[in-house]
Amino acid sequence: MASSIHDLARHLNISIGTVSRALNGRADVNADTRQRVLDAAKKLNYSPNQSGRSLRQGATHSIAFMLQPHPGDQQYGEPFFIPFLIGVQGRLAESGLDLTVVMGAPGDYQQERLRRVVETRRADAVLLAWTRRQDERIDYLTQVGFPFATLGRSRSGGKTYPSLDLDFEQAGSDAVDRLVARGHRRIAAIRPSLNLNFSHLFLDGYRKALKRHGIEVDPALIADGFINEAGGYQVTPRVMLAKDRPTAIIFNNDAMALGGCKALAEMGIRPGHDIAVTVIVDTPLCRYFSPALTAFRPALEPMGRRLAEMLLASLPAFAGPEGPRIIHEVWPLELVARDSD
Amino acid sequence: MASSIHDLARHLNISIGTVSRALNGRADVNADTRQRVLDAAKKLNYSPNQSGRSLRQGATHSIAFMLQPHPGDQQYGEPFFIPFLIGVQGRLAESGLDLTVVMGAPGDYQQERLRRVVETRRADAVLLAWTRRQDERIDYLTQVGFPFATLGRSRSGGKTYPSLDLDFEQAGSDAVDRLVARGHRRIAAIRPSLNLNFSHLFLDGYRKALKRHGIEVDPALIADGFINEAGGYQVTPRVMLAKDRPTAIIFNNDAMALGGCKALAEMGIRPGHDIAVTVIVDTPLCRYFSPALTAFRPALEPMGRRLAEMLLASLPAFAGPEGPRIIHEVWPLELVARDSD
DNA sequence: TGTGTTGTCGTAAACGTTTACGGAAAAACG
DNA sequence: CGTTTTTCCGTAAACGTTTACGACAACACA
Repeated sequence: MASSIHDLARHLNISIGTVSRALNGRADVNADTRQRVLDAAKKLNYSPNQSGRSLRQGATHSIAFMLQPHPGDQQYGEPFFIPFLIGVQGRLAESGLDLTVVMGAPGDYQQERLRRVVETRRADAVLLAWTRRQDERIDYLTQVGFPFATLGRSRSGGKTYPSLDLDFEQAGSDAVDRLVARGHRRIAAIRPSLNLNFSHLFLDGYRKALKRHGIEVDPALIADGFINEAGGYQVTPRVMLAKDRPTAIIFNNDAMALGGCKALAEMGIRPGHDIAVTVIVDTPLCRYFSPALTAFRPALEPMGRRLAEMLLASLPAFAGPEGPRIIHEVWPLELVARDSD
Repeated sequence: MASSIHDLARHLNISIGTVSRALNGRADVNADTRQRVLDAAKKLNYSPNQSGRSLRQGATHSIAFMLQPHPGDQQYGEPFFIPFLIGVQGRLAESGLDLTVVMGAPGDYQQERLRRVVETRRADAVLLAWTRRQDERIDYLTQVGFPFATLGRSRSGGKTYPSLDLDFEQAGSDAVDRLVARGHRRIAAIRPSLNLNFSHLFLDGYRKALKRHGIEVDPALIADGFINEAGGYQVTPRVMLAKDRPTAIIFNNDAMALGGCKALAEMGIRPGHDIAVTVIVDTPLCRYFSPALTAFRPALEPMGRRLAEMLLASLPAFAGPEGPRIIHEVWPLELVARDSD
């Protein structure tokens, strides 16, 4: 059915070794025969069998991205990841690598599926997202010595792997600064209840900024919830019922913001009028919500490209002449002022 | 580094053939040695090299899902697909198959990437979504004889592949029925401008229902736009400026509905008060929007399971004793009445 | 005891590549 | 013209599996 390198060789009456060398652009093959091989390959619609290549080379030429569900949640934060993955994919393609995203059912925090990818050697490296403070996936990968890079920082595994993160601390701080400058002093923060690292960073920035402005941090204005619409909906009333009602809310997640605004609407509180609403990671949702939500926007696609780049730079097979490098970067979020604050 | 079947054999002092047979549960191996092999496999943390297996068996044990971007759009309709893919993944795992979703940058309608998956034999079969009326991907796959199944129908390729679709025609019709029953006669329809099959089906249902009620179809009330928030935002004013202003709008997509509601808000028109809004495919967005949007909800995860099931049933290697079967199914959408109409 | 059957296992080929090695011919050099 | 170098190509092994085939022992049966 599909033509193999043997078919090409037979067709051209040369050896398979020569065919392979011609195809792979090696130097020791006559320019003429190389051309004939390439022509024949096109004519016979040849393309190399990945299993064969992988087996021989010990490399699959593909990078796995673990799409990470949260326990009890159907949410994967897709509006966030898709542009990011487009960037990753673009950069990988330039180096002849495929991106395959492996999915799991929610609930197992992916550990099992990660093992499976690693152990059956389905990918040459893996990309992790939504890192936690203590992240067992990172522990596992460093322990078995499997190459990886992360979107987001973690305390696990030391500084032995490339990582790219957004500056959630700065964003949290900037959000507070902006609200304070606009006269707010009662500012609530709503964030995911999971041990996600960015959630901690956000809260750190929030706290520090408040202190800087001489505003005491009121625990009644900080709430955790599921990282989805339901979570925001459920938790927002809690901060609104605080003794001294907040005049502003910062949501650490767009889905939570949507749910939260729903809750506010039911209480007759209008974002942009009766309360200021800021969300930390911008998505199309924020822009088209009414009122449009002021949000902090990441450069997702460039981030994807860059993290892929950084991952490659850490792999001996793809690193430049100076050898593999472990790079860490933290990218800023850009404020997009809209109508909700 | 990673242990191979040879390591196991050496460690147990038996041949690799026996080890392989033991691992694969074949009959002709002593129960005792089988147990020893399994124990050793666990102890040495053995798991088979996929490339080796694939090469020998001519099967990769993985199914590819093409995540299909739209030209000029970063939207993949993810909130829709993720639960669906969870279902697919769950069913495939039961048969020892992996699901890998392959992504492409927007703009090429995936034809190139599809070729790549097929030609390098990275998957045993592929799952297509967002089928078009004439779908070159389907043409290609049928032509080269690569197994696949589709979420959504198409006119391409005949009835030679399994397909599962939602009954968009019925939903379009039901939506109109409901609105007419509530006294509306000027009902607009907003749908994606691409040649997506479900978009045609929806409009068919919409048209037929109107005619059934003796209402003439007004082209000024039908608009196409990009299948994202921007598209809805851009196109909705168009139908609102029709001579005889519509009192209801049916959106064929949740993102378009969001953008459309934004446009309505800017015109001072409130869904649920000044206009009735219905959306055809329900997502969490619809539920948590204010007002909550009346929508038609698909059973995404069961659909995923079922389509995986149907794909497997069509593959000789996985079909039951009666041999491969090509199954077609159309599933209903369930009305979720909320506050927007 | 001879023959057939069954249970268990080893041998070796095969899947489609890549690549180290060596050899023959051509080219370059003295 | 002889020697060395270069250019090009074929040979064969290797990657980790699976599996057809045959071998051998144990056992059953006549």
